[in-house]
Amino acid sequence: MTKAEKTREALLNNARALQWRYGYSNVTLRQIAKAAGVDVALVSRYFGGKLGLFEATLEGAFEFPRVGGPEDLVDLVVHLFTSHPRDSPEPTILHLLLMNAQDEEVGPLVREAQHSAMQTGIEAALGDSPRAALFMAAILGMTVAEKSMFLSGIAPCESPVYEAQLRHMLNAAISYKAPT
Amino acid sequence: MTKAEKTREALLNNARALQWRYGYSNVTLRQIAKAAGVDVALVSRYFGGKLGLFEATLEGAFEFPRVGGPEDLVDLVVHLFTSHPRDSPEPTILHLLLMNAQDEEVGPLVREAQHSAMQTGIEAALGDSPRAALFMAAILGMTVAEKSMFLSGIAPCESPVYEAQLRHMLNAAISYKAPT
DNA sequence: GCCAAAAGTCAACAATCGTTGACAACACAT
DNA sequence: ATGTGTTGTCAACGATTGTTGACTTTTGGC
Repeated sequence: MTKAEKTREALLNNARALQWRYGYSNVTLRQIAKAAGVDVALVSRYFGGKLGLFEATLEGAFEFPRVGGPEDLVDLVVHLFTSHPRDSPEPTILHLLLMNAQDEEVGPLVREAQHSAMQTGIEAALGDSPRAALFMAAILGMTVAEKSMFLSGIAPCESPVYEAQLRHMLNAAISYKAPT
Repeated sequence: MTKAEKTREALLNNARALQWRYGYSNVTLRQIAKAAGVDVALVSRYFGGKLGLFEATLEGAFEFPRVGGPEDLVDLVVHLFTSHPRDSPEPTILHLLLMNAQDEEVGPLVREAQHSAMQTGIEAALGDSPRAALFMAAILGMTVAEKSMFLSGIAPCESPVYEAQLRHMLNAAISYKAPT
């Protein structure tokens, strides 16, 4: 790995860690560069600018493994979210969605990337578009609730409890039937 | 109403409209002042600064009407969210939560205000803390999903469908039973 | 060892941010 | 009408932002 590739990757990793978690607009290039141990000017050199760096972090971010059916999907998501240490510095796709999907500048990019990959994967597993939408809503709701309020020191909840709740809501989304 | 009170209220209303919807950090005082038809300097005069203005918008934001039981609570929330025109410029508490609950500067304020009012109201209606948490998660998830992705032109969904989905998820939250 | 290309460093830029203080315009009681 | 306190206006401030260009250092083939 050449030296340039190494700094490119360092910038990319720290950009993911910071921009995803705290939101594109809330993180400065100087923060990212300092975290990566690299000069600020190199961002513009390697990625063309702040927006280019963010777009680079989106590359392949929403790859979703193929699963057999609804049950596998629930297991996968539950495992994906409970296996991740709560205080891990590594950000997840959910951070990306929660903190950037509503941003006026990068929001469209994020939503497009998410839709073209993750949601179509879920749709394939559930075979139903409304249910896939509900499924995503359940994931997002549990995550934002956990991350931003219930687990921010106000009302901590233990991991097994959270897993049961998450599974409950995911199953509820799957079992949804459109009113006739 | 004196002239000062009028400009104070103009600033307050536009601050609510902008800061709640787009996030505290993403809105400048000059935007708010221009929208209110008022000079920027008056923000510091009347509210002491940007943070003071935001705190003022939080005053009584989370007042939650008392309801009899779980069924009333579901009806109230459904009505609250479906009666509001989708493209209304007026921001809701959900905008406030979604866009500011994770902010590093005002996040703690928002979560504290929400917890001390809304969540305790829900807890009183549901009589159970985990269920109240799930209920809030359902609301947040449906809202973020609707607002940020499914209804942002990617996958529009009609209002009656959304109402049925929302009701389904709220009932799922209520019917949660902790595993023994 | 030499030299061109690559990689990194540094200072400065224009723009924008929140905030401040001096000043002008106004309202209103005396 | 006069003077006082309220309200609004304006310009400027220091700080921070993303970005750029000139410069120095390092790398690697000849």
